Amino acid sequence: MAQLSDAIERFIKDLMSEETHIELRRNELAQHFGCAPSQINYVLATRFSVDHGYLIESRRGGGGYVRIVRMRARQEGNLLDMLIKRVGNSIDEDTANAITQHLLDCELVTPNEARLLRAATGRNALALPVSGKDVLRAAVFKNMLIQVFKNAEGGV
Amino acid sequence: MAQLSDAIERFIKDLMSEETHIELRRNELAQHFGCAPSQINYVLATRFSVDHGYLIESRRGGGGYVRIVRMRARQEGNLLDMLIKRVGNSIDEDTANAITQHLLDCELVTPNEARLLRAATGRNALALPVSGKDVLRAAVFKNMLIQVFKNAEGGV
DNA sequence: TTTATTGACCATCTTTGACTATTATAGCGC
DNA sequence: GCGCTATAATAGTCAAAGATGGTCAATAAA
Repeated sequence: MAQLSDAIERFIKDLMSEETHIELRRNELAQHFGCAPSQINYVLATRFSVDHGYLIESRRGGGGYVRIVRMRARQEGNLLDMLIKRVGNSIDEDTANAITQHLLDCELVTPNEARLLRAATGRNALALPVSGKDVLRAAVFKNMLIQVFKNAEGGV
Repeated sequence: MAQLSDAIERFIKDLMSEETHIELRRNELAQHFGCAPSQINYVLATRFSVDHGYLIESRRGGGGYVRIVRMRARQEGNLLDMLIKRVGNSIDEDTANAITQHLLDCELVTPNEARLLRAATGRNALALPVSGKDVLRAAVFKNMLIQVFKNAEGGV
């Protein structure tokens, strides 16, 4: 049931558990998992995006590599500002979920709180014409983020 | 003679007798019972709804699944039923806040979680024509309540 | 009438492959 | 050795195919 993408994600996260960054060969990794090299890109794009708190750097050609960097946890006040900007006036569900996952990974929210964030911004909650959903999600999400960080700074 | 639906219901409940949640493949199960896959959805919708104390999560695509989660103890489950009914299809902000306060008083949510509930259902979050706000708030709030009552061990 | 069943069509997530882009290195002529 | 080019060694992109599950309305059964 654990499919390829999940296995590759796990593998990478295990490698990174003690490191702030790792370097790997895309083709080697693909061979290790017996899959197409572009599969690696898919995993990086869907599970190691900036919104997830990672940076990808790479280089082609001989001696090429893919480097995965865990972004340094910023000052929390700053993080809120950045997240609010990132959310902007409109945000899709995947991006919102990525941010929520990132907050969970950083232990800035509890698993229960993460569930609430997802519940309030998921497609089921927002029963609206598609065009309006992202805008509404942004508004709801921002309000929740502010509360998350208000708490972190000890307010009420 | 017991209906197909009843047989599927029993099958699932047997699987869950020892577990707080199970995961299954919709198509596999349908094949096992020799029925249309959508039959499974029918059974889930009519016998494993929130009213029945269950929660369904699923994922499409390769490695997809349907997860059935049993919600918390009956007493609290009843409270959820009542709350869901109370919320209905439309709820104003004051009423939603009163419910949140009640959950907080009962210690069914933490202060942080209460803040998230308010943040997601407050008038700031729901930037819509007044007529639609209450309806949307009901949808969002219900999704969040369900998460609050979800069995803590019930998966992601 | 109400409940159950099915099937056609839709939405989402994953995997692959063909084609493209970039970089290093080996050979070559000078 | 120097500069140029061809080739090999990487990685990236994107669209198509594959693998699931969801929805809804028509039909059948109770």
